[in-house]
Amino acid sequence: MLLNHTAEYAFRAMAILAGNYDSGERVRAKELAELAAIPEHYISKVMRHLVVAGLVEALRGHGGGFRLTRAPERITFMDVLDASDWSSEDRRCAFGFGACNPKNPCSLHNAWSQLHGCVNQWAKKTTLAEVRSLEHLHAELASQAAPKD
Amino acid sequence: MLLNHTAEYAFRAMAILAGNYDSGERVRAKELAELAAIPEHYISKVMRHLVVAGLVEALRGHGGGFRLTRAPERITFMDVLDASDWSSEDRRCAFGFGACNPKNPCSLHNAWSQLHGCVNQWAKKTTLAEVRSLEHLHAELASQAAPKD
DNA sequence: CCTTCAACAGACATCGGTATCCGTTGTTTT
DNA sequence: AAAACAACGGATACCGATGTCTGTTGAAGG
Repeated sequence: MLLNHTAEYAFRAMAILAGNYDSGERVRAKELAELAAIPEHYISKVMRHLVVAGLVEALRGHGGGFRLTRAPERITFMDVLDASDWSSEDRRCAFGFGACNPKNPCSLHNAWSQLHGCVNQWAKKTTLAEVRSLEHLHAELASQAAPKD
Repeated sequence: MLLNHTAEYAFRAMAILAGNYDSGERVRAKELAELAAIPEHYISKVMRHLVVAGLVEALRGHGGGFRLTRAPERITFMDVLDASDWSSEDRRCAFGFGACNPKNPCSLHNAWSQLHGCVNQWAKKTTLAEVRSLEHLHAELASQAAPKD
């Protein structure tokens, strides 16, 4: 729950591309599928969304593949969610009431708003840069710690 | 996204039952389905989860129906989520890595933890009492405001 | 005791997200 | 120009969540 498969795949792919951003190299769909544990025949669908949304640049043919269009710092998780046809659906009432709004809320309105607010805040403030930094942390930890267990 | 249908139905039903708690009366599945906008033939599945989880008490036959087993203040949204076979799945790595943990995180681990933490915190601190209070607010607003638009 | 009511339980049917497949288009290399 | 490469795009298959239906069990009223 929380995120559907497609959205989760998108995040994984973006995480890989973010980690690869500095190199300037492109990553092929096949590699990406393997690295991000995405079904090989499904990844084209996932990537298409990201390309259309302008987050990822695609190039065909020899030396082709995918690459972020801008620095990881400038791509928020909200960008990725939006690309994966995620509707922030703040507007949709938990009860499906058309007339539900802050002035005339349904009984779940307040609690729902809090949840969405919390998730949206997270998605807006978190960028792919944080993902990258963790890759570094990962490497550091691996090298510094004795590979005991 | 965020919540699946079954979970959302569960919340709606609980909201109705919470609003009805003080009366001590039971609500029949059919009424509940109508009030909470749940498919009439699906609600039995939804309610069963809540009954098994001990949040709701069911009685068959004449005058039967559903009722909360305890005061709305003592039922958190997390209780409802757990009942709707929601796995808090803090443990599951975003990349599906078995070895992913705080000391050896995958590149999405930190961001993921933040999201789950935020959602879990919300679910734990929010109770059905807040739902009820809004019902009151709702009534107040309706009576106090001129029914202009 | 019999009838009625209403939750229970499980067998289906349906639908949409997920996954697979395959031919097409565009790019690079030779 | 031809061949190899890799993303694109749509058609189709699959599967689990959702929704429907029917009969059963248990409780209350007459």
